[in-house]
Amino acid sequence: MKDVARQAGVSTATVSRVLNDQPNVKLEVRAKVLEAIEALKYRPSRVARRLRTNSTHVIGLIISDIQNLFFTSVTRGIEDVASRNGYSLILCNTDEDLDRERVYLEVMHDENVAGIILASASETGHDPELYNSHIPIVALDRLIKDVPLDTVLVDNVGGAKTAVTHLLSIGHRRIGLITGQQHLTTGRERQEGYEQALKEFGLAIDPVLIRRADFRQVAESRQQALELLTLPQRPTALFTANTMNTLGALTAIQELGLRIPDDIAISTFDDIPWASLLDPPLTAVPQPTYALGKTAGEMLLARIADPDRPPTQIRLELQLVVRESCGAHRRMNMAAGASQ
Amino acid sequence: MKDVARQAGVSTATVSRVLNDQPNVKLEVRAKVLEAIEALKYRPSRVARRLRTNSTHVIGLIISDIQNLFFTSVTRGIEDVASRNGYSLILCNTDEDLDRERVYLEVMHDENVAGIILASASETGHDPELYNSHIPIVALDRLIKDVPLDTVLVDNVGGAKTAVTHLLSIGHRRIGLITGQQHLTTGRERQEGYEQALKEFGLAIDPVLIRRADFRQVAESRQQALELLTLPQRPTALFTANTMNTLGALTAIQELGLRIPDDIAISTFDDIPWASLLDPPLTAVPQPTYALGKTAGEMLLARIADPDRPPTQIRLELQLVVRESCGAHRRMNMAAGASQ
DNA sequence: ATGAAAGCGCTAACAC
DNA sequence: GTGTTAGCGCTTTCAT
Repeated sequence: MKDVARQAGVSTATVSRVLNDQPNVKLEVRAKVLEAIEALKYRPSRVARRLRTNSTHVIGLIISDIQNLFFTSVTRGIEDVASRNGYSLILCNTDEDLDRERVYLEVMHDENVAGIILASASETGHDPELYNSHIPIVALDRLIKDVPLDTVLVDNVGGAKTAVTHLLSIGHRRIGLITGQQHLTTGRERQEGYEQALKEFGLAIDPVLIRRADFRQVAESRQQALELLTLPQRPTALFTANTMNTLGALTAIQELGLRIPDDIAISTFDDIPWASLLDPPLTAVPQPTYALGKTAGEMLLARIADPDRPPTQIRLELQLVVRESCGAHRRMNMAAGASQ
Repeated sequence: MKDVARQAGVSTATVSRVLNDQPNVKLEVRAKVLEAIEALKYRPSRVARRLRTNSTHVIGLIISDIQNLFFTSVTRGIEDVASRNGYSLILCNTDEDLDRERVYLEVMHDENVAGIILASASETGHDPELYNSHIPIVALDRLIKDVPLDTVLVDNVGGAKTAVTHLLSIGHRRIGLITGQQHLTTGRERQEGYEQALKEFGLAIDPVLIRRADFRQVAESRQQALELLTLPQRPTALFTANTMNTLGALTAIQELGLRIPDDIAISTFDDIPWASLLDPPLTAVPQPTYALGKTAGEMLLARIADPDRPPTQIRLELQLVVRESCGAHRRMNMAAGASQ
């Protein structure tokens, strides 16, 4: 920067003004500075700038499973908003580990990022002080209790209820559930939706039919599905609460040689990728992942711009997608099918 | 930091020494400083530290498609190496756009990261000077020509050759190819492997059978597959060069009502997720994604530790996985099948 | 409209 | 062993 100033015959202060598009720089001086910058291939240091101004354009993103298409798709949404507004992303993967999450939150703080988007590994969260730094935090996909944060979620209860109601409406009365961790909003609320749907049909909740399998673990989900499907009184339908739960269930169904939908119906939360390749295709409640990310990004930018606005919570609505198999598919041999 | 120094009754220099685990600090002084740090909940600023020391523990990762399971799995490998060594990751997604890539390279430079791992959007790369900064760069999965960088790749030619040879060895003589962008090492080399395999069997290369579809685009791949499969002289087998190419091909096969492997055989580079759910399961040459990431991460750390070591290139070997359908699967209706 | 100078939070010579 | 001090590259008063 000094070099640029010397080359242009001005002070570093003027160079800084040009860099930051401030007024009060004569047009010809500005041109001269620009020229010098060009000639010297000068690039300002973001680090120095960040030190001086307390934070520049970096957003920290803390997610719990980078191999989950749900989160990468969300990330894509955030990234687009970020890069469109001149922000870069620091991505961290906690692997659902609360300790790693805490470390990353501290790192983000030490990096002095402009803001954080956090898909927390637990609703319980950490000491409140960790959230009370001057750095804005948006909670993504999962609530954090007792802390008034901006939050963007999907309507887990409603979505699950819709999917289960669909199974009920086509006649199923004994429906198994495979859902994820109870300390996650997603795992808990999707079970809540399942239960609400059953209650509305006047059915009792049978604890035997309610199974839990880590949202990351296909193998665990498979195991739970195997148990459900070998019950003396086998359920006639399954509702699975995320993609891994679904894949595990499909694997189990396959291993047991059951046919969909004749032997067992299935509907799922959180679409499985390339579901259309299946025949009959899977009935699912897909999540608006990209929109989730976009919303979270925009919320964070809004809060950065105005730290004093009241905390907002947004819940995105979900829709059931009932996929019908069409004639062309009929000759194909497919892996799994819809509930109908 | 000043506060800590005051509280502990020492100078900031001593605090710094304690922070950096330097010798020459009396045990009791160290204890006092640690205590003050604790009491004040002091955390050192990574930004200031980075400014002062020219780079701290941050690695920039620039990938071309964050929604591609290949890259997230690689990322996972890098992340593990990074976090185990106290590094954090800045992740950027170029969407195969060379301009975005350039911007991100500059941002990484401005952020003064310790090193960069780059899956470039083109073999041609940028002006050499962009690579000649003092910041180490490791090229990942894709070569960058005319620049002597550390590079970690897979054996694309060998892998493709193996997959195609498998098709040839079970009798196929008319094999269609769907591969990706020619300016990517991966797209080009996998075609090379296809051609080598044919030549070894004394077969001519038929340009009509060689198709290209962007590695990100299932739709494009489907289109190319449709054209291949409706050729007057239809190929009896397909070799697809990555997951999206494969999914497109499977969609086309499904739409045309063809059966695998009776009507059309298929073998693929780059496994498709949950291939085992398919019956007959897909024969594929999966990539050691996690190992790729781990290797890239380790290479970068090695170079950071010793900037003067000569550039290394590592190519990971690949193996064909021929999946057999087993009895239990037979009753399932499945989406797609193996080549055999 | 521009320059001089202070300082963001830290590290590293150098002095004692 | 520990303190003093200069400065990393930038922004931002405060003069002029």
